[in-house]
Amino acid sequence: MFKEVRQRKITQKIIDQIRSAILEGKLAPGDKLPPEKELVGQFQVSKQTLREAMRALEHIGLIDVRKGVGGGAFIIEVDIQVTKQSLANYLYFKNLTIEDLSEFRRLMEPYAARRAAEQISAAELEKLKALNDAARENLRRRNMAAARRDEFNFHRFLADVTKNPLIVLVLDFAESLLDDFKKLFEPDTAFFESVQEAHDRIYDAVARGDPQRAFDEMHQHIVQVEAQLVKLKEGINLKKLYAKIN
Amino acid sequence: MFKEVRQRKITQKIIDQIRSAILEGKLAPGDKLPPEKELVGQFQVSKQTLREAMRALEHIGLIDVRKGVGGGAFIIEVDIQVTKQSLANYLYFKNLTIEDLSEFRRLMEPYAARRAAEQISAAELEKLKALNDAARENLRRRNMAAARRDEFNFHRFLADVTKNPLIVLVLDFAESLLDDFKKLFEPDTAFFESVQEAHDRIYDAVARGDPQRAFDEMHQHIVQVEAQLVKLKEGINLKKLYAKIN
DNA sequence: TTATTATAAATATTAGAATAATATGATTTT
DNA sequence: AAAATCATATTATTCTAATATTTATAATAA
Repeated sequence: MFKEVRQRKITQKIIDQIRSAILEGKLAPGDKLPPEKELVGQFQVSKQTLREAMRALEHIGLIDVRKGVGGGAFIIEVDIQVTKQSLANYLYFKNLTIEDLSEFRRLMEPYAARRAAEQISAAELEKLKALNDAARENLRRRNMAAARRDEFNFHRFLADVTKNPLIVLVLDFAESLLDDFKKLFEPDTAFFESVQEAHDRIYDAVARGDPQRAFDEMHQHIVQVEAQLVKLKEGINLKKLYAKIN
Repeated sequence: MFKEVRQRKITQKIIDQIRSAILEGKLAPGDKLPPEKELVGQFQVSKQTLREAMRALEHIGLIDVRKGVGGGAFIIEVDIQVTKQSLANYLYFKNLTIEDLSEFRRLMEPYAARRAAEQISAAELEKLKALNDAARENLRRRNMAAARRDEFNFHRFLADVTKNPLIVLVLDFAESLLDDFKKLFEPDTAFFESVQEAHDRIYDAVARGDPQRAFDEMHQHIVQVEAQLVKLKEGINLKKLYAKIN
């Protein structure tokens, strides 16, 4: 019935003011906030209090603070890494399983592949081919770390093609988790080879502009990867992965 | 080729240590960190530095700091609200459109509805019915704020039924944005009535255990809502919404 | 029993000084 | 002239010390 009246901390009020200024467009990436000394004067708070606010804003991802001449607090676009870490922090407590992750991928990725087959540009297709070729080459050289990264980028690039920032974000996150899982449990070479074959088939479907096949190949790919990963480490939840995500 | 050697700030090192301790399970929700004075001693840093770290951790959502006797810094589960705000901060700079949001919903929600029709429990179905009945009643009374909230909860609850934390999170986020959009542009009563009819059909399909119909009804519902919202405010991007999300 | 007051335990806030890093301009060396 | 070095001003970073505020609980009074 009534609103709580507990007074907010000064730090919080400063953070809110600056965040609002950004979200309302009054501050944009590249803009520099006044130096500490002035901010202390403008907000009429102590240095400690101000610095707590700035530090929080920095970790929220909205500002970048640099020392020295020409330094200061600069408004920046929130980095995807910061956002993914936030998602990881949240999901850590939710006991996400590899099956949950895979279910999510089954929802998103075949769709992304279909859209790519429908609408990918010539330049984008070239880039996709380059990514897939690089993966094959790294696999041939048994450079597993590089191959893993290439696989990640292959999926990630298909998401980019949708041009939908929300899809890009969550798919990037899902792929990151999967990548961390692989890093931790190190599937054998056969696994990576079957992935490469699947990627080749997906690429082929996209290149030929066959949406249905792209969709189906991707779906099958994800189901297969899930089966292999589950076999690798049955029923595990992903908790221990989160510590690795930086 | 080389790693950067710029030394990390002390604040950051403290944050990393505590976050790692949490993600490695050494600290769990409910645990209390030692008081400031002691932490200052343990980390061998000044109070200012320590407080910056604690403030950042608080905004990351990993601790809750309370004053007074029995107060201190408590480890907590990251709240979904914190996570959604982080998503909002990120997407603010990406110019997400209502079409992007709707595309995402088309991907997720029909699937959630289908799964609900397949596996919803008797107790859950009862709850879903209660939610939908409440919405209808609030709409009849022309209590639009309540009706909006009920609609949100209807979708949100279908997500819950999947028991997939990742699906729950992103769907909650998408619905929140949509809700904010409605709050801002205030669709007319006819809109809410058509939503209610769609929800009734979806509920019916779920209650009868008809997955395909649940899927189709939900899909049609989302497409229809998108069309009406786009008409309401053509081509708008969602930037101005983010400031509203707390 | 209820309301008030006192007390102790924490964080919150302030103030000021010392330290460290950084970009830039000045100077020296090659 | 070019490159390397040095000096300097600027700015954030860290530290020390003290006061203020909030909160839960215990003690007291009505």
